[in-house]
Amino acid sequence: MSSQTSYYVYFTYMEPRSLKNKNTTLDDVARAADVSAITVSRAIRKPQMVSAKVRERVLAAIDRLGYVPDAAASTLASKRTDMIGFLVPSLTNNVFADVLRGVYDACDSTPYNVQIANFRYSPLDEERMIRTFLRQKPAGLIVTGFDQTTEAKALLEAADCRIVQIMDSQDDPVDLMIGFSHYTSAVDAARHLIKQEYRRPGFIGARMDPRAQRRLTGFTDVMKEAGLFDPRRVVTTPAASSIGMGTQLFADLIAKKPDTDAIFCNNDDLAAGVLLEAQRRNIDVPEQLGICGFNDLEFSAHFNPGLTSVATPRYETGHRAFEMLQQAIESPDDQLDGKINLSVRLVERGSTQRENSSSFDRD
Amino acid sequence: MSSQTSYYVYFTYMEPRSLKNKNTTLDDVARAADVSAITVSRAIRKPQMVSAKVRERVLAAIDRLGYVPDAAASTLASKRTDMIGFLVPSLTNNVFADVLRGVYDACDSTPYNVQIANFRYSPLDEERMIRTFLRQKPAGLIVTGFDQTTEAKALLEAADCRIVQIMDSQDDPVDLMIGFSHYTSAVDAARHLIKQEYRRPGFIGARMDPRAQRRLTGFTDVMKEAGLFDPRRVVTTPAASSIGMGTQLFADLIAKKPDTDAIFCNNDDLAAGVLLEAQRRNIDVPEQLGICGFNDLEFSAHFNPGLTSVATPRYETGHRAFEMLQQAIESPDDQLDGKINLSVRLVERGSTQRENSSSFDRD
DNA sequence: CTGTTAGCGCTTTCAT
DNA sequence: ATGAAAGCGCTAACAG
Repeated sequence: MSSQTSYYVYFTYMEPRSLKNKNTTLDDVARAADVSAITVSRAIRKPQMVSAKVRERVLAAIDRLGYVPDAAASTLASKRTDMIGFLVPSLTNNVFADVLRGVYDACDSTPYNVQIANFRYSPLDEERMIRTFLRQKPAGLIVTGFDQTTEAKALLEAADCRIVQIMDSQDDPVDLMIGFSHYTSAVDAARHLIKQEYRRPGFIGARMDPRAQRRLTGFTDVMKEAGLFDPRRVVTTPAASSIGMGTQLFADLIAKKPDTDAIFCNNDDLAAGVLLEAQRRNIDVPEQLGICGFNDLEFSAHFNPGLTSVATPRYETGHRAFEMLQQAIESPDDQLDGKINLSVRLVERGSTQRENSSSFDRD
Repeated sequence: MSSQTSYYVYFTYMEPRSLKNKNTTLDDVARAADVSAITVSRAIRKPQMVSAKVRERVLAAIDRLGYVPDAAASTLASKRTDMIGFLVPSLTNNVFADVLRGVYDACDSTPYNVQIANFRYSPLDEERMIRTFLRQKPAGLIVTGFDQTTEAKALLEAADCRIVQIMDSQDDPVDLMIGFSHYTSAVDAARHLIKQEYRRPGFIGARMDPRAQRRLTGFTDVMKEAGLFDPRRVVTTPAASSIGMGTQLFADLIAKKPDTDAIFCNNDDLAAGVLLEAQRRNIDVPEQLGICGFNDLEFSAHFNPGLTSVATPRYETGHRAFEMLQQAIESPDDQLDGKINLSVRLVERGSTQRENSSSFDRD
């Protein structure tokens, strides 16, 4: 016996998954449900236009065949998508995570779909990603700030969709805008330090993007006006912000100017780093050293002492940005306040709350 | 002249932008450059296939007309995109931000394009977003974990693209996998606490997603085995993790079981909250209370004392996930280790480093 | 190196 | 309420 032949040998050859599923199309479903393609299309997109009976049959067929509509074909035919593109410079800090929460919350219960692209503070990547989004014919775009490349700006200007610029403030947005002034924010913080009788204030900043730069300018202007500006008390780095970077920049600053008595930190991560390092060095905060951060992240309230910071309306920005966009898309003829300036709020906490501020003389 | 800063509210009526730009097509460019459409297409996608002279003419025309290729038409015609979809449950904590950095870094210098979708720990949203991605014919998908809805799993199984599941470990991934065991991680942490002679350890956790749940199981199993398990020392909440939530859960735990002498925190945010609250209450860490976190985020090393934590390979996971995906897409026939188990590392710091651990008796 | 032809899978428009 | 026809703008395949 045993003229055994190969047909008992099973090779469990796993075919590449990319060959699976020879694309079920609308036509396949139509045939299976014994209707025309357009009816299937309607059953999906406009159920009320189709009789209950047919709809049911179609839906069953869709299920049975595992049909997944082809977005490209749909977009090509209809010239529209439900996609909102959101360009962020970073996802590593919680700043944009909060904005994003606002966007998502507003997007819930709408037919839109948010897609995020992270350009990591690289204007060139940003430009590329704007291109990528635009090629997809988004319903709208949310972009961060006003500091795109010339090319990118031209793309946005020419774009065939509504655009909202967020997280900064300027006179002539491409289209819509919601944000706040970084300059003014820093002015508030700087004045607060002066009011607390700090007389040798410094500034530390990492990842000095254009908005951070404007904050530095705000700080500098106030200090100059008060005759308290010393450029050697300004320490920045192009590297990314982090708590560790805060301790480092603080060490640098103190090494150069040991008598520095207050620091405006470009963000709360740095401020936290300064606080922790100050504690390690037994420097009394706020008596010997005042610390002010920026953004008022969740953790800032929980340190001992709490970190004074400038609270930025991140969630609100995201939420309202989406709402503006939606309104602009759906009712382009309605009057719409397309330029919104939110206000920031200085949150004073222990890190700048001197017991007896007048006991410290200037120089 | 010198009016102080005051906020103007600008009501500026803007004409709808959606009517701009009556779509320049490949044909328009072709006509302008006096070549055929396919030549324009090639000049863009495969420049070396076109003579320098023609290429130049075409590129000039593209520039002049402000032509933007239509992704939908391209996708429909070629049946492919360069898009990698990445589904994350959250962007609020730095965990996925780190993974994302890895993905982006690996994606640089490839022709691919990463798109993120945040399903905010909602399996239903996740399912919807998987659908959205799939409709776009992505080149590949990166999904978080194994705990999708049945429907979503079926979609992934049937998907016509390569898929890599990350951040967890299991025997039968849909396709590719790279992650680590949450159970084992927690076992390591729990054993460490016992080794440090903590005898009344508790657990706090927020947002108990399936992976967090597995960590709790790991902790529980070890403690039971050591005869140290007390369910009343386990406090969890479905709410989101944060430092503030850490202080709160700690307060709850201590209220119920004041003699708790160590806490395994479900993540570093909670651990930081516990530490700060302990300091506020003048509880000595690590002598009276040991604290162990999870993830080893950047800030954990910088506290005083530093936070003991379980370092998870987030960046590496993202980086290698992308690489696996790319290899699987581009060389589906090559042998490829499609199931990678990364190891975690317990980082012992001051928060569990007792001076003299044996001086503390059990009960 | 460049062009011609024929769709990709869907939706729009116009009938019925 | 359902269907037929005609593309949307691009690229693959095959010439030349």
